[in-house]
Amino acid sequence: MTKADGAERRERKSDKTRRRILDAAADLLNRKGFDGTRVSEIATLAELRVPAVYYYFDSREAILEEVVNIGDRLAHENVVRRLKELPPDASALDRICAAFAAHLEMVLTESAYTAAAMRTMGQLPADMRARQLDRQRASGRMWRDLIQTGVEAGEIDPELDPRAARMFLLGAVNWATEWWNPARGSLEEILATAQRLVRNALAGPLATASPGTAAAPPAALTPVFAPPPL
Amino acid sequence: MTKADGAERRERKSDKTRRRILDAAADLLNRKGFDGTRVSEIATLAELRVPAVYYYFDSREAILEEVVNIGDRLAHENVVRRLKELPPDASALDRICAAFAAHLEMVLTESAYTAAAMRTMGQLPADMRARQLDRQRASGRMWRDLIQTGVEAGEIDPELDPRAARMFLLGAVNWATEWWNPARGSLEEILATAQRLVRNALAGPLATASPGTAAAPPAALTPVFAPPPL
DNA sequence: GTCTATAGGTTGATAGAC
DNA sequence: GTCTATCAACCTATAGAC
Repeated sequence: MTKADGAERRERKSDKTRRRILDAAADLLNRKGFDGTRVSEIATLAELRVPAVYYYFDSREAILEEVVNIGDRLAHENVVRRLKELPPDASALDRICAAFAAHLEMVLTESAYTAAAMRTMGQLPADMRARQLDRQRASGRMWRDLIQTGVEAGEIDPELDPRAARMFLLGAVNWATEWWNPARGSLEEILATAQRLVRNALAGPLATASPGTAAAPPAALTPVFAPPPL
Repeated sequence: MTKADGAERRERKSDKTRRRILDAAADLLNRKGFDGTRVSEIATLAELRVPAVYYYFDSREAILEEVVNIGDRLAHENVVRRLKELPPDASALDRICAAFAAHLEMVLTESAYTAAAMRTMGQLPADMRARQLDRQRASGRMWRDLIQTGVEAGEIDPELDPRAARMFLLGAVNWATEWWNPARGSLEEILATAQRLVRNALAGPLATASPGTAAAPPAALTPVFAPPPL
C-alpha cells in the first residue's frame, strides 16, 4: 500500500459530488432533451449552486457529453457481459435475443445514462454527434456481427436486410422508455415479450412451430448486476 | 357561388404565411427537439421577423402544439386511407402490415409534422401531453383493434402480449427517422423490410414456410398520394 | 469546494409606427 | 400584415470572497 494507492482510493468526496451532477444531468436529459437541460436545474437537482457545477465541468456541453459517453459505454459493456454468461452451446438467435434483452433492461431500469444517450442521439450538436459515432464503432460492429453470425448459421430469414432489421429492432427497444410503465407489467414480462418478438422477427418462417425449443426464451434473466464503476 | 364561398377560397395569402411558419416549426422540432425550437429560428426559416409570427400565433407553445396536432392527425388519416384501399379479402396480418408501412412512410418521407409529433412525445409539457393523449384516443383504439382482430383470427403468436408487441413495433418505425438514409436504400426497400419484419414478429412460429403466401409482402406500395389539406 | 454577485447574451413576448 | 424598438426574464459562464 503505497501513498499513491491511498490517495487514489480516497479522493471520494469530490467524486461523489461529480457523480451527483452527472446523475442529475442524465435524469434531465431523459425528461427535457438536450436543449431543454439547463445548468441551473442540474445544480438544483444535485443540491448545489451553479458555480459549483462549473468547478467540476468546463461547460454545459461537457457535462452532457460525459453523460452520453457513459451511457453508451454502460450499454455496450452490459451486452458484452451478458453474452459471456451464456452457455457455450447457445445458438446465434439465443445470443441475439440475450443481447437485445440486456440492452432493453439497461434502458428501462438500470441506467438513466444509457436511456439518455439513446434518446438524445438526434439532438446532439454536430461535433458531439461525430465524436459519439466514433466511440460507438465497436458497439456497432458487435451488433452487426451478432446478426451476421445468425445469417451465416441459417437461423435468420434470408429475405431480411440485415442492417435495416438490426436498426428497426434497436429502435423498438430504445423507444420503450416512451411507453413502458412498470405499474402495468413487470420488467420480466416485458423482457420476455421483447425476446419473443425479436426471435420471431428474425427467424421468420424458419421458426419451428414446436413449442419449448426455438421459441422458448433463452438465457435466464438474472435479476440485477452490480452497477459498474463510472 | 356565394360571397362567403369566394371569401373562404381566397383567404390564401395569410394561410400560406401561416403554413410557412408551421413548416418551419415542424422542421426545427425534428432537428432540435421541443425545448430547442426557438421562435427566432422559426421566423428566420419562414422568412419573417419574430413579431409577424406572433400575429399568427398566440405563443410559441401554440405553434408547436398545432404542429404536433396536425402530425398526429395526418398519421391517423393516412393509415385509415391505406386500410380502405386494401382488397376486402386481405388477412388481418395483411392489414397490420399495411398499417405499419403507411405509418412508416409518413414518418420517413411524407410528413415532417408526423415525424415531429412522434419524436417529441416525451418532451411535451404536461398539459400539452395530456391534450395529445386525449386526441390520440381514436388512433390508439385503431391500432389495438387491428392487433386484436389478428389474435382472434389465430394469425398472431398467442404468447405475445398484444399491447407490448404493438408498442415495440410502433417504436421500431418511429425510431427509423434516426437512422434511415435515403442514399443507402430506397423507400420501397425499407418499407418491404419493415413489413417482412412486422409479419414475422407477430406471426412467429405460426408463419408458414411456403414462400409467396403468408410471407409475401402484401398490398401494393403505390408510390405517393396527394398531400392532404392541412 | 462552495458560495454571492454579476457580466453579457438570448429568449419569449409586446408596443406602436407604417 | 409586417416591421423597428424594446422589455423583463432567463441563460451560460466567470470574478472573487470565504
